[in-house]
Amino acid sequence: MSVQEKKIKYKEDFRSKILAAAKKLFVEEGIEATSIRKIAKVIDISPTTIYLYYKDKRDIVYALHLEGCSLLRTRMEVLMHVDHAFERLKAIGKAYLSFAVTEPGYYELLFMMKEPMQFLDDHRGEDYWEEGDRVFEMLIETIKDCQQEGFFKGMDTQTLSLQAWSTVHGMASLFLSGHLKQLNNLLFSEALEAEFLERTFQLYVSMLERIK
Amino acid sequence: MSVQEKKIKYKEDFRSKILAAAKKLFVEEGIEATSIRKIAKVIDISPTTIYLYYKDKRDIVYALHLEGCSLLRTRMEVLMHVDHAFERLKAIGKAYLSFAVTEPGYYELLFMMKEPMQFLDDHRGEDYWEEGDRVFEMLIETIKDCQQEGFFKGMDTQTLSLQAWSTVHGMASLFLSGHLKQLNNLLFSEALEAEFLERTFQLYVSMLERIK
DNA sequence: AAATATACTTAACACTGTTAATAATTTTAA
DNA sequence: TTAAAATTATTAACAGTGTTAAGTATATTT
Repeated sequence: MSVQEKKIKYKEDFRSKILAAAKKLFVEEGIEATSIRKIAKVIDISPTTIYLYYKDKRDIVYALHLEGCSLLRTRMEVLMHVDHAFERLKAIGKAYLSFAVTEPGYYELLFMMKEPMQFLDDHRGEDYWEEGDRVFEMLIETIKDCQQEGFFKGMDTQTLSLQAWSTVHGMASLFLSGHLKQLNNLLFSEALEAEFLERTFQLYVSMLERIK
Repeated sequence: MSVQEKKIKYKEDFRSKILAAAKKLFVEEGIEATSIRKIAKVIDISPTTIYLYYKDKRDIVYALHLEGCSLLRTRMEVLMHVDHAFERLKAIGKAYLSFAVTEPGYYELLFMMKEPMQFLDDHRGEDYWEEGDRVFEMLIETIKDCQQEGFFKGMDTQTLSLQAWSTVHGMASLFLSGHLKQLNNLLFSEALEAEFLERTFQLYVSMLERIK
């Protein structure tokens, strides 16, 4: 390994070190509480050093966004082996909601925050939402397969994909933002939020089944 | 009017003055760019004076949240006079999405931000999400009426209401967060975001019609 | 060994929300 | 009417934020 290669590798190490520290902080203390200065303190460097490896804070946030994306994609990819398309669709929906519940920080980073999308807007052309698109493509493919199995006849595949995503995202985001909790006063109070998620998802599945 | 009454009125005036300034700022420059100091500058007072009328920033944010709530409620209430229940349901959905598009700042304040819900959490007991519940109740009532017209047989009213809300909220929030925009690369690029909203909504309506 | 480039740090700027201390004003009581 | 008390608003300050410019070591190249 040449000296130059070593330098590049070291630089990459530093980048991932910063990213790891940022991830640790935002998972443990939330995304709001994660500051450049705190990240620097974790790995014991000066706050300004971070700017040698990341352009600005949004750059770090976007890097974490990508990490979360590939984590979700990994979870989704294993489900693509489910033979029966409609079963696969259900599994994808469940996994998506499960991701939101078990990885709330990542979910916010992926689908609720504006910053990562704005970052992409600013870097339009050179970069696009590849990771996100890949996940969405799996949904499109699955719904296409469902249609070949006889489901959703005469419906536009992409529009239905968007509709399905909207539904589960709506559930997940209302849950994470705390709005579902506040509705507990209105709805019968015995049920927990997680049950609401489950019930609403099941109802949606039964709706999809009916329009076979 | 007694002296004391005058004082109370003056105090209320001041509160609404601060609120108006906050609203003006967050509508024009976005919610992120609205700081206590900027609000103070608009009405030409010291930043600390604001703390004499509002406990903290979240208090102001919550006050704006309530304003937005009642604005949405007003828009919804006029639709309650639509006779045919399913037509009313469609009208509510359209109005909801239209609210998100025409009042993005308010929509974020109402359904995307955590702060107002956290504020309610902290003031649990004394206060609850009355304004929000009222809007949701209209949806529940409408779906109940739909069921009496023969729609959605055998489905739980509240769960279906939550499902419907999730769907339109999912669409609205993905639109406002900029995620829909990024998908344009994947989906055919001619269509605009607003068209996607419209198409997805129409598809959802047709789904609901099918499960009559 | 001197010049140059790299890596990192300190100091500083312009912000943020918020509190304590202080000054000005108005209201109440003697 | 005047002195005391309460109200109202202000300035100064604290602790934090993202970020940039200037300075300082260290390492590399000439």
